Amino acid sequence: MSNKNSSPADPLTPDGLGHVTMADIAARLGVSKMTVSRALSRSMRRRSDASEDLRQRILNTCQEMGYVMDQTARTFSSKRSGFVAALIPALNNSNFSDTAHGLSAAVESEGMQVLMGYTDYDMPTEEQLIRALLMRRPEGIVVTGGSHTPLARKLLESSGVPVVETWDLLDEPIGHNVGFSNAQAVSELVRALHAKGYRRMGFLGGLPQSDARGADRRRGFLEAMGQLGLDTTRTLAIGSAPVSMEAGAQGVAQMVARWPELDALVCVSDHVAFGALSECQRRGWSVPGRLAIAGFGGFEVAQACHPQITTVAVDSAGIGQVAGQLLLKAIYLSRSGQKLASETVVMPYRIELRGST
Amino acid sequence: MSNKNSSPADPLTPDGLGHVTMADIAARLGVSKMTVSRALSRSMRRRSDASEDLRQRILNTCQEMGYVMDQTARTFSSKRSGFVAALIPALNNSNFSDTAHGLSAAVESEGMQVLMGYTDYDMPTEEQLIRALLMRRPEGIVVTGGSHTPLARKLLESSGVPVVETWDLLDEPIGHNVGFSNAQAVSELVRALHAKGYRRMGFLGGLPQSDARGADRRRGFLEAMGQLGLDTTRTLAIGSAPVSMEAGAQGVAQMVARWPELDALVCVSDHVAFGALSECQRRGWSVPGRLAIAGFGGFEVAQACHPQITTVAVDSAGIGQVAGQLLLKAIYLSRSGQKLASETVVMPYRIELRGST
DNA sequence: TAACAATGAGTTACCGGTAACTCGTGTTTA
DNA sequence: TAAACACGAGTTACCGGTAACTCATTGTTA
Repeated sequence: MSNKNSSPADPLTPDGLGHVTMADIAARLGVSKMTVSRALSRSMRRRSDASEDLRQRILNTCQEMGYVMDQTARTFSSKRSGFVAALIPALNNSNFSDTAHGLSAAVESEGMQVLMGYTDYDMPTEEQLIRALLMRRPEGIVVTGGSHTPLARKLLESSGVPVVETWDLLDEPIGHNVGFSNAQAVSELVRALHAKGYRRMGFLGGLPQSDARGADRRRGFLEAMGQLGLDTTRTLAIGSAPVSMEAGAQGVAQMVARWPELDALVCVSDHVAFGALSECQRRGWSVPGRLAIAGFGGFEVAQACHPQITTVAVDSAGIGQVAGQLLLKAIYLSRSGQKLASETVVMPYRIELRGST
Repeated sequence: MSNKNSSPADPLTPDGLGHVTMADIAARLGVSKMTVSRALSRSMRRRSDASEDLRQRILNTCQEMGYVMDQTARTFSSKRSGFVAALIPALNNSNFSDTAHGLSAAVESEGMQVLMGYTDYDMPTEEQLIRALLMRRPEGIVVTGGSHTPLARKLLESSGVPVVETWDLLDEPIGHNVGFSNAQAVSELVRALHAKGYRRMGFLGGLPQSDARGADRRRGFLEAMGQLGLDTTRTLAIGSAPVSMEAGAQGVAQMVARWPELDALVCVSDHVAFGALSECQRRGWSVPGRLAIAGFGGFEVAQACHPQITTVAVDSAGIGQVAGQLLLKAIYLSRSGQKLASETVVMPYRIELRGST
């Protein structure tokens, strides 16, 4: 189609190469391309629009001819790609998938889509990804956390599109910020455990350089322990993010071997906590009798297991939703030439004391 | 930039609106746009290329001016979007995230990206998503399973790009097929349990209409039980996909109440099995003493818990990887005008007999 | 040494939409 | 009744790259 010598009555092209274009639709109906364009995207209130009768005929013809609009051309011409980019560390063993889901839901409600990239908890990878995603001219970007390579930060700053950093509360966000203080949350958790009588607590997490949020949680643990006048030496870093359940099992074994007096274990995530819990069960230890265990994240497994694991419940999906809404607001404002001032949304979390402590 | 009256020495535009274009780079160096284009994408062996010296100067200038190539324009002009579309039911509680990861890794190794869409286990949603994704002119499409609305199937068939259906083995695939027989896998699992002496087995899954693969697994259970001459009445459908751990706990409670003689429970997924296991632990029942439990999927939780759960280990990431490689092969072939004949790749699975049985 | 291929670089046309303007017609307003 | 206006539809130009062609220069081969 859109080819001088194709038969004019050609119904639809199954070859998939010669796509039907607006010009074909227009030619078939004897109207102009522009009219077809207007009929198909009456969204924005324009000065001019196709009549309802003609619009119907155009829609029918599109259906008949199997027309699929070329978003690429539309984006190219209108400077609106219709999607936002999202960078998350990984999909597995993490609540980031919930955040991704929340974000998708939020932006899809307005007809936009999400182009996702996985950084694997690696900053250079993130930088590369940012570069690759920016080339596709997203209308907004969501990144996880506030640690980026200098160049990545510069790319985001000069991208010209709204940026949301999530899952952390940042001192100097690039644009918007949706998150909570991981350190403070763990601090509160430690205080809650202290109130229950635990004193010889330890922290089990991953290597700090691999996971900024994990490092923050560790910091919160140390701060709270220090303020409570308790011994802060019982910490172990095992494996890099995302720390597996298996690592949790190994970690707890190492820690009780080294600090037999340990009475409560705070873990960087519910997955690690579950691994630790299972290891205790394997050894026939009572939880929380012999050792109390707490996690972080409010994962399904922490609620489903027995005993249920004390955790910090986080609204992962909410983070994505709010980030998406923020982006949409910023995008709509920018379309009318305005700019949304940087917003920081502090997300709630909740200490869930359960059977494991 | 790319604006007659912008100052010629303008280093980089932080306003984000007037992006630097190839024309700006070319003008700065006194060469043609085309030369810049060639210098930046020497990938395909072309008849002509920029000299190494000039290439370096162009790259430097791009860096200096903060040039970010417009993929939209490139795609529009070259008809190569540089990404593949992937449709998966959901990210949570599923191995689809591993498949997504494997697919990403495979196609990213060749500089392509994945545009993901989530169907929420809903076929009309899938159809809409296919339509939306096709508008972005992907170079390939990966879908989960072989159940689609008639229109969705037609859209895929006439899309003109290679299609891979995953996670199932299909009689009439649209294009390529990477998967395994869910029914056969569960069948083998049932036989393995039978060999261990279990006879009064039951199946716990979700509502069949919500999950084709879950329905296949149930079918496999029924077939094997029938062939073994065993009672096939003990099946329960609870909740819609993805079935939660909590539903697993409730399900096992209902089943033992109804069929107290139940000696082994086959679950549609490891998550359901884990929920069932935890419920047994809550009741102080020995597993497998009082009731044996098996799952499906080879999830981390099934290996980390105590006792470990017997399962069917599936190479989820491998499915994505193979699908990606298949797509890449098809894409490269189609660039040289050829077409890859439909391939079916049968993925392996393994019955993992563990402590829970 | 003439014919020839390989190489580096410029030129032109175009991909498929949309913005912004224009124009004619029918309807409302002063 | 003339001027002002709303509305439907056409025209033109352009977005930022790449394909395909052209051409001059250099190196190669018979």
